[in-house]
Amino acid sequence: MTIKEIADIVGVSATTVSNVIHGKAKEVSPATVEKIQKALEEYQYTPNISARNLASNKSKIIGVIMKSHHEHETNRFIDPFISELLGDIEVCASRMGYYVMVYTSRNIQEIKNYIISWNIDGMVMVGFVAEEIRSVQEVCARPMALIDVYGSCGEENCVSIGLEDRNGMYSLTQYVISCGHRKIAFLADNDTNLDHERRIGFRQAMEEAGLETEPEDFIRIVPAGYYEIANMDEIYHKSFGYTAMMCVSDYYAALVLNGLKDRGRRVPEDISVTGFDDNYLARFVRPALTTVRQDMGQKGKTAVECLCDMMEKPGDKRCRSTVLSTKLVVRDSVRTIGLD
Amino acid sequence: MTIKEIADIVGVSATTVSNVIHGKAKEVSPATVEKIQKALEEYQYTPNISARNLASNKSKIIGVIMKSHHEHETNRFIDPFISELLGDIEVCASRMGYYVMVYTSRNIQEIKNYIISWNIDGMVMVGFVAEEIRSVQEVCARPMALIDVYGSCGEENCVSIGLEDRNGMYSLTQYVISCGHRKIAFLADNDTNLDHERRIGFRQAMEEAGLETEPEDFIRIVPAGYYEIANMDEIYHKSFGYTAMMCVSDYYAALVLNGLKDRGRRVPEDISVTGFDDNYLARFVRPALTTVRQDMGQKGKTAVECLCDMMEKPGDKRCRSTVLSTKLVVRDSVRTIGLD
DNA sequence: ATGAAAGCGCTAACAT
DNA sequence: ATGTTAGCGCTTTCAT
Repeated sequence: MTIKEIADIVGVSATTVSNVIHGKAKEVSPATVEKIQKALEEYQYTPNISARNLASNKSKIIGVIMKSHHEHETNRFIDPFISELLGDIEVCASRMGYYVMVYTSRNIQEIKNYIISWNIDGMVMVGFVAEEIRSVQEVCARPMALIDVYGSCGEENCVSIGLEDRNGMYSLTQYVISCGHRKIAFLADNDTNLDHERRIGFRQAMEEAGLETEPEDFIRIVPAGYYEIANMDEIYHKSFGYTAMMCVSDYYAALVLNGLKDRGRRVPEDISVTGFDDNYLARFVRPALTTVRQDMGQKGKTAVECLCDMMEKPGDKRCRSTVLSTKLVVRDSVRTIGLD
Repeated sequence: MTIKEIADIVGVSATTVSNVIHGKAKEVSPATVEKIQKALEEYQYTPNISARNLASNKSKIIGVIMKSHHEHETNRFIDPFISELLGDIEVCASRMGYYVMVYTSRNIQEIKNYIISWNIDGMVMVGFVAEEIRSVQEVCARPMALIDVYGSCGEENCVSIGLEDRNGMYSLTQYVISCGHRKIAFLADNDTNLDHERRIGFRQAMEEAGLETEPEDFIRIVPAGYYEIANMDEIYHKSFGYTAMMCVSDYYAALVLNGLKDRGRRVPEDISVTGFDDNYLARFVRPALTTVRQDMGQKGKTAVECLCDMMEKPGDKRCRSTVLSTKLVVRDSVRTIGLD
C-alpha cells in the first residue's frame, strides 16, 4: 500500500494523504481527514521509509558507532558497559521515534562512508579518541554524542558525555584510606583518557593524605583474552607489598580478585580490592566489590536526548558537554584495618 | 557526490557509472572503467543507500528483533546471551555487506510495521514463541532466522537455530550422577520452551540412572530484578534436601550459588551447583561453574549465514533447521561424593 | 559499449 | 482546502 494507492481509493491527491499522515490536519477538512484515516487503517498503510528518507533527506537513524577492539577482536558487545549502554540507547531512541543501527569498525574512512551512505541523522560514538572524532567531523556535521572521549568536542553539534572519572576515583581512594590502608596500588592496562583521569584522582587523594605514590605503585595489567590477565602471577607477588589494590574497572577488579583468591590470598582479609563502574560483575563476584557507581542508563539516555535536541532544532548548534556524577558503593571487598 | 555528478564529470551517462560501481564491467570498455574509477576515487563518491534501496527494493538491513521483557523492562541487552549474540551477528553481517538494526518491542503489530517500513531484507528473531513468529510471517515472507524458538518454522524462508538443550542437560546430569549425587534438584523460572527441554533432559538422565524425580524436585525460581532471586531463602532451605542443584542457566546458577554461600553453605563441599550456557558468569563466579557450553558465536554466525543464503538465492526456499551441539564443561562447582 | 528514460514512494513548494 | 509538479539518487529495461 502506497500513498498514491490510498489517495486513489479515497479519491484525493497524494499530498492530502501525506498531510494527514503527518498530522498537518489544519490544512485538511475534518471530513477528508476522517475518510483518509479510515482508508489508512483499513488497507494497513505502512510508510516506505527509504522513500521518505530519500525525499526528506533524513533517515531517522541513530548510529551507534563503535571502534572495534584489537584484542577481543570478535565482540565488543560482551563488555557490560557497551551492552548496557546500547540497551538504554535503543529504549530511549525508539521512544523518540528513531531507529538504532549498530556499526563497528576500526577504519575511520569506513565509518565516514557509513555515515554518509545512510545519511545517519545522529550518532553515538563509543571508544574513539579525540583525533578520530575530529577526522569524522571533517566530512560530517551531523549531531554526535561522544561517550567517554577526553579532550575534544570543539565542533558544533556535538555533545560529549563523560563521567567524573577523576572525582569518582578520588572519593573511592579517600574511602580506602579512611579504612586504614596506606600501601595502595593502582592497576590499569594503560594510562590514557579515562584510565588516566582515574589514576589522577587516585594520586590526588593519596597526596592529600600525605601518602607517597611511587611509580611502581601503578601496576600495569596485561590483558590476555577476555577471561585472563597475562601477568596475574606478577600481580599476585606484588600484592604482598600492599594492603589494597585499586583497579581501574570492575572488570579488572573481578579478574584480579579471582586471580588472587585462586592463588591463596584471602580478600579482603589479606588484601582489599576495588573496582569502578558498578556493573553486574561487581555484584556477582565474592566478596562483592566496593566500587564507584556510574549510571549507564543515564549515559545512554542523555546521549539520545542531546542528539534529539540537536537533530530537531538545527539552530541550536552550541556544543554542550555533560559530565555525569558518580557515587561510592561500599560492599565487601575492602577491609577496615587497625591503624598503627 | 552523486552518480549523476560523477557521470557529468567523466562525460558518460549515469548508467555507465552505475555499471562500473557494481562491477558489471563486462559491459564497459576498460578505458571508461579506468576513468570512472578514478573520478569515483578522486571525488569520494559515496552511494546514497536510501536511494539505492528505494530503486532496488532491497535494504541491506538485517533486523535483530527482540521481544522486550516484562520484567527487566528496560534492558534486554544486559543479558550476556543477547549481547554476545548481537556482537557476533554484527561482525558477521558486516563482513557479508549487511547492516544491523536492532529493534525491540512487545507488540507484534509494531514489529510487522517495522519490517515493512524498512523493507528489512532479513531478520533474526530473539525471544519469541512460535505463535508470534507465525503472525509475523503472515504479512512478511522475508528470510528469518529464529533463535531458540521451539516448535515452528513451518514456513518457507525460515531457519530455526536451536541448541541441543535436552541432550546438553542430559549429559550434564549424567555427569553429576557419575560424581555420586543422588538427590538432585532442577531449578528454573518456568517450564516452557528451552527451559522445558532442559528439564526433560534432566529427567531422562535421572530415570535412566534409576533415580526417582518427584515433582518437588523441580524448584521454581522467582526472579526479582536482575540481581536477585525473590525466593532465595526458600531455595536455601530446600538445599538441605539435596546434594546438587542444577540450574537452567549460568545466570541463575550464579545467583543461586552466591545466595547459598552468602547464607553459609559451602559450594561445592556442602552442595554442588551447575549452570548452562557457559557465558562469562560461569567463569567469574567462584567456584567456577561446571556447566554446558553453547557457542554463541556459532549461533550468531549461523543465523547470518543462513539469512544470507536465503536472501541471495531467492529460489532456494526450503526451510532448514539447525541444532547446534553442546559440550560439557567441568569446572569446580560439583563435588565428587563417596558412594555409599 | 553506452545512453535515454522511466520509475521506486515520498515530500514540499507552489499553484488553484 | 486540495491538487499539480518536480524532484530526492539510484537501478534497470530497452534502444542505439
